[in-house]
Amino acid sequence: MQLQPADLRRVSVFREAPEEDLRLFLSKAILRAAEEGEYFFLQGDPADFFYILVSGRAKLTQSNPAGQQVNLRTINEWQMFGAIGVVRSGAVYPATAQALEPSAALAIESAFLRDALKTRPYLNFGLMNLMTAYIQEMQERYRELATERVERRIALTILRLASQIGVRLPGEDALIEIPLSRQDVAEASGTTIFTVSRVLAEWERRGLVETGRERVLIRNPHGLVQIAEGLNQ
Amino acid sequence: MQLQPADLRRVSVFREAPEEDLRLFLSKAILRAAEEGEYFFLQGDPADFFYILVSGRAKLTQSNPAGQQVNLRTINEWQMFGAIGVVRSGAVYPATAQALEPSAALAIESAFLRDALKTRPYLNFGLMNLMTAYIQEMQERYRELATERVERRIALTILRLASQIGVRLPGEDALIEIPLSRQDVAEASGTTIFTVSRVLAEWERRGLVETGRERVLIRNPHGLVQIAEGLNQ
DNA sequence: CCTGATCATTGCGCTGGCGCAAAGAAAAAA
DNA sequence: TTTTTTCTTTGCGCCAGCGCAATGATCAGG
Repeated sequence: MQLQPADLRRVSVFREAPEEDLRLFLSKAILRAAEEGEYFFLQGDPADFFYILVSGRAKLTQSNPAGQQVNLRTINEWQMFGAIGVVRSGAVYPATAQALEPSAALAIESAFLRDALKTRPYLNFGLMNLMTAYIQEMQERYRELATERVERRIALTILRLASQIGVRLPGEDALIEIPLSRQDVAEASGTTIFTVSRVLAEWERRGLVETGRERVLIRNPHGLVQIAEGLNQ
Repeated sequence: MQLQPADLRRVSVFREAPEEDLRLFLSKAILRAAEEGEYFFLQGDPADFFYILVSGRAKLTQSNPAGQQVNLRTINEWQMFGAIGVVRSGAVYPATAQALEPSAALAIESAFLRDALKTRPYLNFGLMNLMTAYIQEMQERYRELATERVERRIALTILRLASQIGVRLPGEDALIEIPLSRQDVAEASGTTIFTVSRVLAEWERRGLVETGRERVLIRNPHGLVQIAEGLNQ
């Protein structure tokens, strides 16, 4: 893959960057590949680099001392991740980034972006926008986890994942495919693979989704939205 | 209360601000008082102002369509809150801010800080630091809610609240008082007042805390930490 | 001091959803 | 192809914690 500076414009933070800045960043970037299951970084590592996913998909997870995981977010192409070290020098990653499929990411030293921020206001704004959006998503998910029942949480999770990493299949209907295992969905909705499996089976019986190994296909998004909003009972 | 510009230095974002900036911000600020239970703003209101709590305590809550609440954070003196509109013009507050006791806050137009950011790099850094810290806290709490049992979650919540809004009592031991109702603790730890009540009663039997109406007193912080870390069994 | 309001406690029953275990299905490796 | 590995499903039992309801404690106001 040969990256052009203008490709970086697909990263929200760099959308309005002048060409020369893009060149500069690209010149400082190292391309790192990761096979499925490999890690870009681990929770607790020094956060000396931030990353931009250029191909594939990844997930950000956090573990408790006992090793149980939760899925904080899924990362799609041209999304930035691991940027904690940009703001706080000497920080460690609070989460682990793992490739969901063969992926590649640009790694740039956090300190470099930190310095660049001082002279480039547009970067500040872009970064804050990212953070703000993420804060809002986390607040919502926190509320959902605290107040909603599993079925609804799974519906909300599936819909969120569909919008973030879903692939719209070519064809008549609004079919959205999500390439995630039951385990991934469970970690993203705060439940167990057993419960996810049971709920998906029930939805399949009702014609809302089609399921397969490491795959969920949404046949009836509207029906899922109804469950997510609790309009079904 | 007569506020001096230098008082604003107690706000983390303004710590390194020059005196003239502080004067400017103070001149743009409106002091708003709120009795216990009153609101500074409601979830869904246009986020045209951001706030700085100058006295009292407040909480940020989010409700789902059914009206169930979760406590996102508690706000102490000299903390900034409701700053979402600074980054995104036209945004609405994603949460409700309610006074826990008679309180007062400075309200400043979001657009004013947004403009100030363009020419004052130190503000950008301060704001991003705040956001980063908050993101990390939310991620942790999300994981806790997803993976930990109630008793542990309540212990983690109590300890967190103690550090955020606890008052260290003058006296021999490490007594920390937290002026919160069972309802508040329940909303902050994602459970019900019944469960909080039962758990606190059990801790009181074990001599870890003393409880009263709208009050929790930590007698043995170390014991609570043990529960929070799961070292007790 | 009384009254009403608010907040907290506790007994009790119940169930959502967890988690084991075993079997099945699909993919990957040999 | 067969074998191995990985992922998924499903039956079953169980219990943590929810939520009602009734009672008790504490506070504010007159």
